[in-house]
Amino acid sequence: METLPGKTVERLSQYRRSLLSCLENGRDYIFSHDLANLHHITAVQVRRDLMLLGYSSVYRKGYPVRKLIEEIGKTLDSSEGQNAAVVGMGNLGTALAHYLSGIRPNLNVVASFDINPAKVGTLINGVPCHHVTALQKVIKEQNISIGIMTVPQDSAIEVADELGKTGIKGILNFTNISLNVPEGIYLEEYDMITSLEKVAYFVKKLGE
Amino acid sequence: METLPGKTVERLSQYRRSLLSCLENGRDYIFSHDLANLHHITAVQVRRDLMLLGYSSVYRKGYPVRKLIEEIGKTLDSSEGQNAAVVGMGNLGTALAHYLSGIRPNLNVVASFDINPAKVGTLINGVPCHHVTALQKVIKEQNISIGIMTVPQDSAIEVADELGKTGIKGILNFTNISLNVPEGIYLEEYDMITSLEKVAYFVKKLGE
DNA sequence: AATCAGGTGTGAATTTATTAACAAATATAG
DNA sequence: CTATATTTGTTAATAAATTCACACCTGATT
Ligand SMILES: NC(=O)c1ccc[n+]([C@@H]2O[C@H](COP(=O)([O-])OP(=O)(O)OC[C@H]3O[C@@H](n4cnc5c(N)ncnc54)[C@H](O)[C@@H]3O)[C@@H](O)[C@H]2O)c1
Ligand SMILES: NC(=O)c1ccc[n+]([C@@H]2O[C@H](COP(=O)([O-])OP(=O)(O)OC[C@H]3O[C@@H](n4cnc5c(N)ncnc54)[C@H](O)[C@@H]3O)[C@@H](O)[C@H]2O)c1
Repeated sequence: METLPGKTVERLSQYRRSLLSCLENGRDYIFSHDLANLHHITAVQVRRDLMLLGYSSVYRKGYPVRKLIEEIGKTLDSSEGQNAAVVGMGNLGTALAHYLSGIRPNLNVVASFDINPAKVGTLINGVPCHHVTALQKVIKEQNISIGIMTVPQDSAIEVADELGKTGIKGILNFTNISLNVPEGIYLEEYDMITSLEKVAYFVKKLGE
Repeated sequence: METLPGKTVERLSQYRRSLLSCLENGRDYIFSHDLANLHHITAVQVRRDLMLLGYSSVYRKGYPVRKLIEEIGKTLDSSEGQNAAVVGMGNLGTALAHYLSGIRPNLNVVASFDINPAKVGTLINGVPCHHVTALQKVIKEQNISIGIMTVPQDSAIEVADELGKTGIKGILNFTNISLNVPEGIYLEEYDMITSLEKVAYFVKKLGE
């Protein structure tokens, strides 16, 4: 299938999250406008996104939740499964390793890395922690394709370079500096300060 | 001034982050294309964003870093200062409280809330932790306009409702469920699973 | 002091994202 | 069975975001 726009991918991920919680609540069908309301968007937007999946619902009853989750999975998930590793098991890294573990059946956090001898060699929230010097080795051996960066900003560039050399395919960077990675690696960056400042800005504007 | 588009606000926040680190490195001037490279965007995008600030550089030497930081601050920051509170001092909340504290002179995390008696009444990473039952009181007293939500998802809706009643003006939601807030409150949501799944999707696509 | 090289600011064009509008489909009620 | 009320899928229209193209500015060079 064609590569979907990033925005659509984000929304599909969010739809799935909501759909999963619908299932838990025993809801079997959902209308596009209900899904839309859950995400503060329009029903047309939802339908358009689903259209890109090539999926059609049975009319009039809404979308069958279980089927739709499956359908989103076919598009978003890799059939062989994908492995991720967290680099930098500090406050954020530890929280993330815990949070992301087992969140999806075929997307797993299977390893982590740090330089702190107190952490290396231990299991943290169920994830084994290796020394960064083993980056190449572990990533190859465990077929890890995604790196999640939560190291201190001073080490960020250096660690990103090391990661780049391992043959990793994607990096999710939570470090507050913007990275440069070789061609062929997908880079996603997120800075919480930016989110906070954005809220602050619009709060300020609301009050004017 | 006109309200800027959210996208521009995000980039301005990121430019400032980079500019601050330029200053630390003793760099006094920066060209639009350098700033652009740091953020994987085009120089025109940078110039257009700065144009919206109404700011012009001295030609040919690039933008004066210090002046530009100041100028971005004039737009993004509130002159009276803004206070924020973290609700839910677990793994993520604690990490965030620490990370966000003192990051900007006039945007401070001044309080936090939890229900765990072991945490209530203590200082966590320098931030006093109150019981959620004191939400109304503390938010009013300390003039807190921004709430950062990091409670378990089961409590999210309930806590958001409580927050809504306090007269808070903005909510930054890290909970993995999408919230509904009353008119007049600015809501920003971020889900790390979405970011990870996005990376996973594009990694998968790269390999096809 | 005239020319050049390299940046900047911005209107116009383009691309991308969202919304409107509506035909087609089908459960339900009568 | 037919009419009605709803919801979907999709094309066309609109809006938002980004990039192009280029005039203009200024410090350096000859
Ligand atoms: N704490 C947060 O809530 C938060 C939020 C957003 C972004 N961040 C960013 O995440 C990063 C980490 O933040 P934190 O609060 O977890 O910091 P932290 O100091 O708690 O954790 C950093 C960890 O990285 C390890 N480390 C240091 N150098 C390393 C290296 N070269 N290779 C591997 N591991 C190394 C340290 O031993 C430590 O365990 C920072 O860049 C910060 O900007 C943090
Ligand atoms: N841990 C992560 O890295 C991470 C990442 C992204 C999103 N999240 C989201 O953040 C939230 C918290 O995650 P966590 O890992 O920090 O969980 P956690 O269990 O470590 O922390 C939750 C905290 O909230 C407190 N709490 C519970 N009910 C409360 C209430 N009604 N009012 C105030 N406080 C209450 C608990 O006592 C606890 O301290 C979850 O919704 C999760 O989806 C977590």
